[in-house]
Amino acid sequence: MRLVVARCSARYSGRLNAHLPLATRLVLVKADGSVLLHSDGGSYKPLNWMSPPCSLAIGEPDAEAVERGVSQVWTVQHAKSDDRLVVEVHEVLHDSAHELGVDPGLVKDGVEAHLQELLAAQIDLLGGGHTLVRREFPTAIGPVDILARDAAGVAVAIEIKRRGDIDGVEQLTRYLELLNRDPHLAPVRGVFAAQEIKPQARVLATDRGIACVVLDYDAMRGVDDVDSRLF
Amino acid sequence: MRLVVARCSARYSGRLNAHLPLATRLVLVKADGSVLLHSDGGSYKPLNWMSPPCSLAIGEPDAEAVERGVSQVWTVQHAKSDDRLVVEVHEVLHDSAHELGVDPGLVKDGVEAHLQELLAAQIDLLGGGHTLVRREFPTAIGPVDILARDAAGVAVAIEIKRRGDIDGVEQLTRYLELLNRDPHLAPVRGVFAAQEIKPQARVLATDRGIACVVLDYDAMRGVDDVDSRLF
DNA sequence: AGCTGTATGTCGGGC
DNA sequence: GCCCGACGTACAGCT
Repeated sequence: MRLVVARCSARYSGRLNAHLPLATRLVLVKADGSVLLHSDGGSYKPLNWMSPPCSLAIGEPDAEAVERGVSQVWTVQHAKSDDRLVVEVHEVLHDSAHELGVDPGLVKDGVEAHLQELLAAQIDLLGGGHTLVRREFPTAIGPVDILARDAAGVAVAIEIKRRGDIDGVEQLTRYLELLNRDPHLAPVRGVFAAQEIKPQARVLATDRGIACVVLDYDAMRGVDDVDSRLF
Repeated sequence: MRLVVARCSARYSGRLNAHLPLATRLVLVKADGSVLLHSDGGSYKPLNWMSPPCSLAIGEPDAEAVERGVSQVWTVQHAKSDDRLVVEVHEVLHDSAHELGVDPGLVKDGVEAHLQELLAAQIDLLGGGHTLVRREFPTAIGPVDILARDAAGVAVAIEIKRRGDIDGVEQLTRYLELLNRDPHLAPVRGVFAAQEIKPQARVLATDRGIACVVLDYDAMRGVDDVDSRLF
């Protein structure tokens, strides 16, 4: 990783065209050739960047650029697309390189995928006698989180969210419409399951005959595996 | 802006809980107190971070942490929520500070608004004889991008996206439902126009009788203005 | 301030 | 590799 603090301007062309006026910024060059231009504020998103795979070439400015005070031209070219970032470096204020090695990466806890696993394993939380058909049950417009059957054998489509919002109800509604056209499945009931269900989402779901189930993540995890979880 | 390269581990708790094992990383502290942990690969997104407004406090490790080799504990606390990032610094390999000043920010060019202008000006791309009624045609739930009439005088509501996704089809569907209640307009046809239309969105649109049109931005721009474009 | 739609989104998982 | 949905989405524009 190379850290350069420099007065520079930049131009990006690719999915859009954009331009950064001259100012002092951090230019971060990662081991894979990717480049990030950071200002001293804002969010974690750089002002401009090039994602890997890409290659960095450092060259001399032409006469016109020299006239404008440019000392180096950094061209970062994406390997597959024609995305390109050109940085005109005027003055370098800091330049250091560091060996970081491979990063083990972030370990997350408590996401939707895990909720889905847990509910699939404890499908009778929906009521006694429920059986799992499959997770990620495919439809023409995308997979339903869980398809199950209740004690009476009626198909149940389940949409799982960490936070149950109106979007999730809309999503489930689309799935139900499609699934109910399949004579092997119809009629299909809908269940909207989330750790927390927003009042508006509950109203909409109820209005459409979709049941709401609030999931207790900690309780479900406790049932499923008493051990595990790194922390 | 302060740049620190250090062997460190970190823990984030807030909307989720996450943990970074010990490794060598860049710790970037911005002037507003925000902190970014970057590895030497990946994209522009940090492994972990804290967005402003937040405050950084550097403290001593407790006895147990010293035992594990921790030399400093950096606690970054979000000002409004209870989001918190705790970095345990084991060894500092580089530490430098830099004055960057205010950044003028990125200047963009060429987004959805421009597509809308172009299609309004070239409305016959939808078929000969189409005429523009108006852009941003108002409805109770928001403006339709374009309202037009075809050669036969039938009203056509057009939703424009750069990338045509299912959400866009839903949006247009809501508009069509409302517009079709207006006896002066009904029946209203729907057209979903985008530079790229996802297969699932196309399936849903077609199923609802909405036509799909793929827009060639470069060709449309070429027709509309041979000159212009700042760069 | 809350809501909505966009994003050079990025990221991870299934097929 | 494509396609799709989640994300600590972030962010800008508008009501």
